[in-house]
Amino acid sequence: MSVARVSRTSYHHGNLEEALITSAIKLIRKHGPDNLSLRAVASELGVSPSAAYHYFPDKDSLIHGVGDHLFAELTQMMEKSLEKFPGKNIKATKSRFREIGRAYFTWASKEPNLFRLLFGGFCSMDRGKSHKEDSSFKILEKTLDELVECGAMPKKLRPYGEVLAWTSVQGAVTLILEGHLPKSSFEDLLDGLELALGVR
Amino acid sequence: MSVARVSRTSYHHGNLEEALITSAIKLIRKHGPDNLSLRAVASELGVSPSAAYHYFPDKDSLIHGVGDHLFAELTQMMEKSLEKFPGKNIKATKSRFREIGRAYFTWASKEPNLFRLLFGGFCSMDRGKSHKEDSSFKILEKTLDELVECGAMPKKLRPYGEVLAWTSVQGAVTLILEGHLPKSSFEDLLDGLELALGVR
DNA sequence: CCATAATCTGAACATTATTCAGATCACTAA
DNA sequence: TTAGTGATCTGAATAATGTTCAGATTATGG
Repeated sequence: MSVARVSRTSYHHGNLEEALITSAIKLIRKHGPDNLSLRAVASELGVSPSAAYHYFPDKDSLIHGVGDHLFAELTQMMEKSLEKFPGKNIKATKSRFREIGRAYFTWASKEPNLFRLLFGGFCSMDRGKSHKEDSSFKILEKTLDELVECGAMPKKLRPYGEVLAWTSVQGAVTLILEGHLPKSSFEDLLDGLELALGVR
Repeated sequence: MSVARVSRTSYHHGNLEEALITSAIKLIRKHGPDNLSLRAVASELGVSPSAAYHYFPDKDSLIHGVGDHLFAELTQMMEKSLEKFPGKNIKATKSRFREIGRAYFTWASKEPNLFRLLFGGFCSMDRGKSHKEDSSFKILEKTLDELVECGAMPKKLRPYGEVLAWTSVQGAVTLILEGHLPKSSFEDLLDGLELALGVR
């Protein structure tokens, strides 16, 4: 795969570490995580292939860097999506619950290769760090609490809320992306999830 | 990566196509789907690298062959796991429902790299072929029908059963494999799934 | 302004996927 | 049995890749 070399004014790039990640994201988006080439990334930035090794010990490390960047971006995007439905009333709270899943699905649909990078075994999480610390998990927790608070969801079903909602949305996105379920299944899933969790 | 060459008696291998798949599975299991080397596969079989091109037009094609093989194996494994709980009574039927998910999870835990091959974007399904034709989907459908028949699950929740059960198990396995959820979450999920689907 | 450290280059090496001309073998027809 | 034909596999070649390292270039602090 040949990539056009980009010219550069100074010998030093200035912000190569960040540029490498940005460029890698661009190429992974286009060619998939398993087809990322370090040389192509360097070439895009008009930099020699070995320059990258000053910031990342190897290709895997760069990919992990990309993963961290994307996880943060994904969480931020989910937080922002909630702002569309402010308020403590039942309707708004239910909308927020749906919107979390939808935002996740929409992002993954637009960026299937980036989603694959995050969950296809290219960057596994550090063991020992609990998922409770995960910001996106906290968002879901909070929204479920609010559902119970405003009486839109029975307390009895609350304890299983996070895991059931999180896993089913994750699974639906995966299966739809890989062609095992039609896109239309996603709204069906949200319907079923609400019904099963007693959200009404 | 250097692999020991295996000797061969005859010039013709005899069953190279199948052997290539078997050998590829072995290496993917060990080194992950993104680290499969055609040359290593050939070397394992004591065959020249170019021999593979008589059966597969390229590496991707071999990987797809592996995927088909594994999907069939996975379905067969799930079917067999149901035989452990025969009978139409409530207890047996509920056990079968749980066992489908558990068998899936157990397989993925033992073979994380093979699971990643199947759902990490390495072999997407042919569009146009509906998931209804999928054998593993049919197994789940049948088991859910049996749950309703024996009165262990309300009819009202039945329509969402497949998608909810399938996606949540799929998602749980993915998230646990990539370190976003602890292993113990899986049994929690099954509990929650049963509670939410009204299985009792 | 100089010395030192940070940053980047260039050339090298081993490994990879892929191609293709030709060697080897199995099998059929005479 | 034997010649020939097509299937099967080899060997060598090419282009691309990750990675290393000695050295060139530049920024920076005294």
